[in-house]
Amino acid sequence: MATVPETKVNHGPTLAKVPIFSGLTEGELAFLLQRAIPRRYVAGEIVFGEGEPCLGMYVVESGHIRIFKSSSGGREHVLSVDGPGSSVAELPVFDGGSYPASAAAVDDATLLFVSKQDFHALCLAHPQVTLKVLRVVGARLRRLVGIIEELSFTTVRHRLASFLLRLAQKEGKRASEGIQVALPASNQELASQIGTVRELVSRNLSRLQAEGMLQLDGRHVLILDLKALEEASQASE
Amino acid sequence: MATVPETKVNHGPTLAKVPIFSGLTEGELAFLLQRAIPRRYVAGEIVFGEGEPCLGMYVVESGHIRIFKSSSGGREHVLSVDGPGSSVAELPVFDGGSYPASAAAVDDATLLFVSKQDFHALCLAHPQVTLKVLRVVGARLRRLVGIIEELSFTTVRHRLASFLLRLAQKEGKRASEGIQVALPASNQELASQIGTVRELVSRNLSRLQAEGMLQLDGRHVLILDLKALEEASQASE
DNA sequence: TTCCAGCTGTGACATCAGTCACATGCACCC
DNA sequence: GGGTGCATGTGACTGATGTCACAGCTGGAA
Repeated sequence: MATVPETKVNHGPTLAKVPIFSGLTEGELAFLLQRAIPRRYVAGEIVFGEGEPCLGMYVVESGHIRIFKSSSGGREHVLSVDGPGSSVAELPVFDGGSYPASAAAVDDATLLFVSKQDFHALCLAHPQVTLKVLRVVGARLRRLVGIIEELSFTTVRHRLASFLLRLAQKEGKRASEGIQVALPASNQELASQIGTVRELVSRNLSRLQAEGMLQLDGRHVLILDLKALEEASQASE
Repeated sequence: MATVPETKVNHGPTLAKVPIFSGLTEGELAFLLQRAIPRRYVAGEIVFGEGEPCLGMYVVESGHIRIFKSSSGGREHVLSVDGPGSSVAELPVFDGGSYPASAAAVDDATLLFVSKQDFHALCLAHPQVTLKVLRVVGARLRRLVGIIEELSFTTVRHRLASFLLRLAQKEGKRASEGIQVALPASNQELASQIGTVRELVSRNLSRLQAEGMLQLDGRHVLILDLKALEEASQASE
């Protein structure tokens, strides 16, 4: 219902900025644009579900998309959150299988849908596009391997500390102390991004605060002692 | 020292059987073969280490290769074990980064090394090869997502049961009971394949036997009650 | 305002995972 | 045969993880 196509907006600039399509000529972008279907999603809406046959890939135009696995018990583990300019599900398009995980809109979002057939045709016509896809996919694979590493070797405390550090890094390079970062909308969401449950997030945040590394303020965190946080994020042995 | 090139053997048949190179003409295979460097490894020898700059990809000709992550505390988590005909490290070749995990020979093994440059050239000249690489990589990504799912939602008991079921599946489709499967060389190795330590493998194997699902016999297991094992492999809720 | 829904913080608790220590068993080599 | 080295099996224990229950807070709707 909320996935009504809209035709009045110009989606060209979006496509040109997507890493895997950079380097295409005007004409090629136009070709792609003609076939890309814009779709709008409201916050929380499902884009596709794990196990569904893969019909095509998506490019994020605005908003953010959560890629996640869910357990039969209702828990979720977020694999990545992608913002404007990111491509989603480039990979399952190729191996013919179903989507390996589900995707949902975090906030209100607009995506461009490119069908499997069109994408294939584009890749065959432009080998460099395929190579770029491989580069993007490489980054994705690295992230997954990193998640596995964290899950099998570290504790919730470690993962929470690294998560905060990652936020701080994005936030800017103000060398010294006092970096302010914004947490995900809820502890539940944060928990599913680091592979645990909300109670442990709450407890560990409090503990880090008690240890003087940070200052909680609702959904914001002021990082007071970067060094200590870094230590806490490293596996003990 | 054990990585002495050998030139007397004909490696052509191997290359032709590798999924990502299937469909190439005789001439193209010959081109590739000329540039592929055979290398031999003894059991346990390291092929490449996590973090090293990626110089090229490998094709397994004989033996088996373990891809794994290791923690600072000495624990390891095996991401995959690849046998003859598999390609290894196809992905990091493309994104310019370092190897995301380490690789070592399980048994004595022969690999064909293809340099980054040669592989790139081949992909540019043959877009279908690139597409096949993407298919292979897709499978790899699915496996990684599966590992993450198991790690974050299930217990050691579940993972051990699924592991045994996977072995049983490979072993053959003899519908009824009494499937015999071979375990990895040591419980330590099995442990690092399902993300735990050897003691828990030992205990859980014993427990599954006590519950009548299987019969231990050194490094072999006779699966007595497939249904019960399947139940044990499913997340409880 | 009041009410309600959803989120947060926390204590109590059950279970799981991992470590340490040690005894046993097995193969291989001298 | 005896010793050495390596893998296994087990018990005891510690700490991490996750569940349940409940109380308090907040923001929005009626």
